[in-house]
Amino acid sequence: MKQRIYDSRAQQVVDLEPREAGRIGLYVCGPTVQSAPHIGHLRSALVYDQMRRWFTASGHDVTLIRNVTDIDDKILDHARAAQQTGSSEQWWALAYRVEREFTAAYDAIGVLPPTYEPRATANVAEMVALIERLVERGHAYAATDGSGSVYFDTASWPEYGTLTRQSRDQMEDAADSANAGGKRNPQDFALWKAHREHEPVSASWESPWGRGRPGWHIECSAMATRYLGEEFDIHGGGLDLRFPHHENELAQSQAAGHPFARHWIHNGLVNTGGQKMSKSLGNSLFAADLLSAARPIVLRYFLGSAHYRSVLEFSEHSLVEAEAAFSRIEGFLERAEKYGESESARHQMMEFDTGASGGLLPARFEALEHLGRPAEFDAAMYDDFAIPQALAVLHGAVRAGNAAIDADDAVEVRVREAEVVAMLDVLGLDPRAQSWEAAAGGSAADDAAAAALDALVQQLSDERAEARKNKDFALSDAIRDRLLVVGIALEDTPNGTRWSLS
RNA sequence: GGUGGCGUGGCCGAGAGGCGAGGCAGCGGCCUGCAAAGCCGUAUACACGGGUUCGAAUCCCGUCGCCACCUCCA
Repeated sequence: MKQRIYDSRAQQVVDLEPREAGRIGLYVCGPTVQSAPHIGHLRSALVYDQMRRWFTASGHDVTLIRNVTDIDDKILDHARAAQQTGSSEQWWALAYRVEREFTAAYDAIGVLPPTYEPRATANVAEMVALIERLVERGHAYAATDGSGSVYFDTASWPEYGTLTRQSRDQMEDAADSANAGGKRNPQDFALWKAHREHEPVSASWESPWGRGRPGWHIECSAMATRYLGEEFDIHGGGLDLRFPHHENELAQSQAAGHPFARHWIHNGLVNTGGQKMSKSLGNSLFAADLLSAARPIVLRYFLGSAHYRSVLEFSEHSLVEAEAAFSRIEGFLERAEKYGESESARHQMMEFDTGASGGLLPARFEALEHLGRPAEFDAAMYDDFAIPQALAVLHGAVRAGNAAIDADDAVEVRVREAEVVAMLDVLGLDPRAQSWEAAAGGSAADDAAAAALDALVQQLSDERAEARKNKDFALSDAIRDRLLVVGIALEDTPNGTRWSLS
């Protein structure tokens, strides 16, 4: 089956045609590390993590590059503002500190590290080379006021605006047109920004045009080309980056003679109260707050549950609902595991488990010969990463699995359990995966405490079992209620009583 | 002024001409000593008005409402 993907430039779903069969080069715009990560950053990183995991699962060798913008106006502004109120933190220290916050947040929700994570400050030489090339080819010029800045000459590139279908003469002027001198046209954008007196010297590099620092867009052109080549498969980023960032990237890369990205993709933003979440609106949802409001795996489930191109609406109920939905999946895995240990299940599976060394298995075991993802799940993923539909398949398998447990059908349970685990694995949502267990923070002391608690609850549970056996329901219910008050729930199942923190 | 998107049942959220995705919440039932969990069942849903069609949530035209981008943005 061919991978279908919505190409934002073509504005339609197209066949993904990798440059090289079986390999995919994916460049994603990472964050500007100026302040704490928020829900939008998490969603964006997660979307590309899901794609990367799917590409890998569907047999591709993926190179995922996600940059870190660690030099920019905002970083310098924030550091300077903090210094004025007594901070000694330099801009580069601030950027690195925030970068680590991002990494921690990504790790928390199971976003795998990209293949490589280049920093802008480590690629200035490549950017300067690219700018020189643009100047040589007549698509960039040094500022006419002699400041030492360099601009891209949009008038020299007739295709400027094709990514977002805009014409230059209809565009509003660049915000910095008023105070950025020496531009030929207001739409021209900075490739290189001359060093200014009030900025630290450490935030500037030597260049043919004097000391300065790179403009925002040039870094992605330089880094994508350095790590993925002059032409690569997919370029992604947040929908709000389409213009100007990606438009400018495309223009400067192609004007430099590079084919650049074959496909452009953009993930939807996160709204709250029907509005885009953003710092200027004061409705920011920070990663740290979300992670303290929900289990990381539940946050991942929530953020990944809508289609990547849709607006994702966040409300105070979102995480509660996600917890309920995801618990259902986890609950099935737990039930299936317990059921698998039951006498009936073991008996049913004995013939299969003891070997079938003769090669001739009864027909009822046939389904066990090819465990894995349902075809409908894969079909959904091939169709522009239709995760909501993939999740419907997942929930269907959970329901069928639960029904099989109720029907005491051990073969069907094992088939469904394998399906669920295989699908969760692709989605990065397998609760038994080591990454989540590690994130849950299992120190030796915690393990000991858990063991002690288990022993205590087990004693009470045994007392209750005794009371139930004697039909002393007043006592048995009292024991259950007392435990519930301290947050421990008891559930009676055909295979005994289970307890969990509620 | 330009560009793009959205409006689906109480809520979230898919679908894109023909059997009502899925989840959460609700209701009824099964199971259970009672619960919980699970299972089964359960809804005059597609902003409005026209049109095309045997058939429209889906295509076309119009209207209303909402959102995003137009050089800080994930």
